[in-house]
Amino acid sequence: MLSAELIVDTAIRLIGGHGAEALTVRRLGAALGADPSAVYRYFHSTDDLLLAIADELIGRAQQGWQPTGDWRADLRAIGLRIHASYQAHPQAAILAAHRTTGRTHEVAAVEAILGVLRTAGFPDPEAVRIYHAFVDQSLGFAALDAATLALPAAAQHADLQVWQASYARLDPADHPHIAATAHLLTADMPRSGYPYALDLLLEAAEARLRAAGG
Amino acid sequence: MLSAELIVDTAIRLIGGHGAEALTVRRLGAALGADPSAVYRYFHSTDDLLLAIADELIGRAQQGWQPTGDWRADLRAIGLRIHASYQAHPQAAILAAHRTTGRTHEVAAVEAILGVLRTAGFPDPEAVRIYHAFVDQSLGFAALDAATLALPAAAQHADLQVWQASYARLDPADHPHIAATAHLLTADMPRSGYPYALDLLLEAAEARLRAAGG
DNA sequence: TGGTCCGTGTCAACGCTGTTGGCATAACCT
DNA sequence: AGGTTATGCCAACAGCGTTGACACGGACCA
Repeated sequence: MLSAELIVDTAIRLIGGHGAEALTVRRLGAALGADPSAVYRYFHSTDDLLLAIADELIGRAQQGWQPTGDWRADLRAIGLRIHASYQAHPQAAILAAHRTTGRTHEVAAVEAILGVLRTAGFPDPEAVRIYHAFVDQSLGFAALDAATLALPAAAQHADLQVWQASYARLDPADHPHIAATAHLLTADMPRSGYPYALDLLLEAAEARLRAAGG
Repeated sequence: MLSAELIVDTAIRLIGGHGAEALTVRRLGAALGADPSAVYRYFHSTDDLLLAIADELIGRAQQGWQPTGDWRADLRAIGLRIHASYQAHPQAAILAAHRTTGRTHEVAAVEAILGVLRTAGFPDPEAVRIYHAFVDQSLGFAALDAATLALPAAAQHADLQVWQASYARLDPADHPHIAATAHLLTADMPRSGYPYALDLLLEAAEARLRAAGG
């Protein structure tokens, strides 16, 4: 007996096991032990299925989260949770990170984030702008880092090697700034830039809240 | 007579003129007045072709940029240029945004950004961290917004409709914060959140520069 | 108990996709 | 003139999402 939940879980497992290109209706049907067309009894199209997968990932990120009352710590926790949830399923994140689902888990996340901002004292127009920047920053970094993780191991290694093999060996006369910071770049670039970028965003947001008289 | 340059230019024109889903080998062949398979005389695969397109776009993005001496204005201009050039060609952006190429145009951009930060007075470790956050945030938003533009027209329309059809009609009792800001959300979400997020990043960076005694 | 729905999964087919190997032709060099 | 090479065409392959007709089984009602 099939169900929407079983199909979504199977699809996520399929993507995680064999890469993003493994998600085809025919392969999904095979993994379910059913005819491929049976999927269309539960989802109008593969795009519909993709939105369900995206919402499931959002839901997993929010699981067990509780507000503490410290708006900056709360937003930081939500951001890192979203990022981590997508990092756990990189191939699925590539396909799903940029979709607006309008489904229950996404709605709950939007309500929570807006609640944190408005309770903190941000005026509504500012709260919406910061919400927008915050969410898209989280999803943007999630998709970017997920794409790196989803590369074939050889290509992923090659991308990192570029910093040591190419940037670290440039002529200081031609590229003085790169040459002066090459050792710092090779150490910093393999890590995700998201936590630092998130802190910058929250710091600027706090400055604006103070300026608004919060 | 075909050539790699002619094929790349035709492909870019095809993408820009007839929407996201227009770039198929058969349509490209038709636009060239040649058999689709002729493309494979010049590119190993469509992925190879798309990388060639991406490389062409990097060159176009950097064309004509000059530093003004105002570090914050310079970084803002670079960020907006990167974002805009990827937005102009979404399909290529999706594939290229997360790759480290180490080629000349990319190297020149890294040198320019690091130069702006170090000349402004940022200490090297801070300059590298801000460079990392700045670049990955730009590429992350570029990929995110490009992915939206690259959706089939129907899915793209559906993504926008969600804010009016779904979020604007939620019960205020269940989702008070969304209900209170629904009109602001429907106005703000269709736009890119990147310019605002960029300003927040630059604002926080300036605060850290002042704190460091710059 | 018998008849009728309806939910569920199967099956065959359509038109599309990227990609390949063989064949013709035209240009070039010796 | 003869041979080599580059270039484009043609037909075909396997795979894709999607659809409509069909078969089975349980649920409901007379």
